[in-house]
Amino acid sequence: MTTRVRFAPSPTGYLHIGGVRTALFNWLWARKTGGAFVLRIEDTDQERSTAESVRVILDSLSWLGLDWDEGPGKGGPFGPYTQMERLGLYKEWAERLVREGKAYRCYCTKEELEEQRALLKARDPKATFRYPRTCLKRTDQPDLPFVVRFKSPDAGSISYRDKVFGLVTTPNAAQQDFVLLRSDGVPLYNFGAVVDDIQMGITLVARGRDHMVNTPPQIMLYEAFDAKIPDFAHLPMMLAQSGEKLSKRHGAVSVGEYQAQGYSPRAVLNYLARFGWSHGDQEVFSLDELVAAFDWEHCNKSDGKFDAKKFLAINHEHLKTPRLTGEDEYVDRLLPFLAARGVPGLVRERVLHVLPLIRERATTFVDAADRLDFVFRDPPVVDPAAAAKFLGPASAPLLRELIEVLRGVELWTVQAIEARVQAWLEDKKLQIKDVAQPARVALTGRTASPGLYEVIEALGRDRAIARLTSPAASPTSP
RNA sequence: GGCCCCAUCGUCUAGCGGUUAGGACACCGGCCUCUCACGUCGGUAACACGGGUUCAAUUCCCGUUGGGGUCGCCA
Repeated sequence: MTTRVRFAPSPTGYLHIGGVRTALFNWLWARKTGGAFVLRIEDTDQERSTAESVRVILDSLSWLGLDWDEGPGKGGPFGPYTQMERLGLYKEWAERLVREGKAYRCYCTKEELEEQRALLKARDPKATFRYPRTCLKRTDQPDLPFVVRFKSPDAGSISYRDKVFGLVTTPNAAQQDFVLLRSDGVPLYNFGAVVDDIQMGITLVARGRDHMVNTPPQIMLYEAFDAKIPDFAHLPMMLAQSGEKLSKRHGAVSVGEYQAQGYSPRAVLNYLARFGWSHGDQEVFSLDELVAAFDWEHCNKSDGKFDAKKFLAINHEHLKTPRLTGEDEYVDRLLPFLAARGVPGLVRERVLHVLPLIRERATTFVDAADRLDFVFRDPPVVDPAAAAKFLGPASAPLLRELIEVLRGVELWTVQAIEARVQAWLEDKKLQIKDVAQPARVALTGRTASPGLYEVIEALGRDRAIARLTSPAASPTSP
């Protein structure tokens, strides 16, 4: 049987980084096994679901490269892939359970139950409210709104062999007669997910550990439908450094934010893959390597804490390694960031030419754009503190001489420039460190930049000389 | 509180009875050096605790402690 896995987000906001990991592990498994990766939108919470959020999720997954074989915008043999478009199916399947005596109609109102719950909580705050089965023995069928409840067993237990946690056993007494269908006919999570997973032929359900508690009732449903129970794999939680659930107040948690911060999609996947899974000592992976190496055996059971520094380091690694990010792709991704900061005169060829200057330095595309800004912006943005420190009167004569040296360079290459400058320094009994910082500030506006000769070459003779000219002519007085 | 789950450096992790407990990020030094990086060399740093099992436990079992998940007509 071929593998069929799914990612089933609810469109109630941005795509959370933890959700991406769930999607990734499913995707990796599908790609590794040659199976199908199904995307299903679980929008049955009409209060919170939005079309905008669906769009964001689709965009984010596309950006990441987690392409789905079946799902929204793609279709497939088991569609539609949006739950609110499948209501007829849930109703039909719920009715079947009622007919078979495995579920029943419950006419208790939400308000009544909330009152009972509140009453219990008032008496014992830690007590667990369980539906008292008021409607279980009811034989009449009043013309009132009703929900459909599952008749869960009182005795026995459910066991399943989790792909990462091993054998998990839960007593059935822990379950209550949970609701399958709301009074408006919209399914609740456990029911909708199981009906869809059965109908869509899902063979393995991989999701966050926070869903582990849903597995026993879901297995009961598979049994009630006499359906084949899929494999389950639960992934440990991603927590904030504080140990709390990772949320907005711990920094960026949506993929969109990392995209905006200039992360490489594959670096995001790389970091996420190594969170809760390992492959010996290997830290850096291409997508192909990930697909080839991924397995459930090396998934970890314990929760982890998100480490923004390591994430950045992984991104840096991806940006500076040609094997992981090709030159063309780098420029494609970088260009929008340069444009966004209003860098003038952007020409793809020129960006390509100066890319080596910052390739090993930039940790994100935003950082890369910042480091390359001076190349394109004439005059460059000058840091006043840097100018005050290095462009004093003492440096003016040196810069004037440097201009002359540059005029004398014949072939405009890094090597030729360096050779001429070195010869001049030797002749004048000077050292490069005597001129490097003043020249750097004049050329780039900053005290930190790529190598001096590379910078000069990249600017071109005319622009380099122009930038050296004004501080050489009118030095700022101390 | 009930039910479920977890436990190796600060963090992500390797380890699947016998290791000087390894790697990565972070941190601290040295080297390289025109700045910033990169690179490189080295350093600090972990098996939660208590019982078993065993010739031998980080590794297997039990308990304690600690942490997390979940108890909705949310997903």
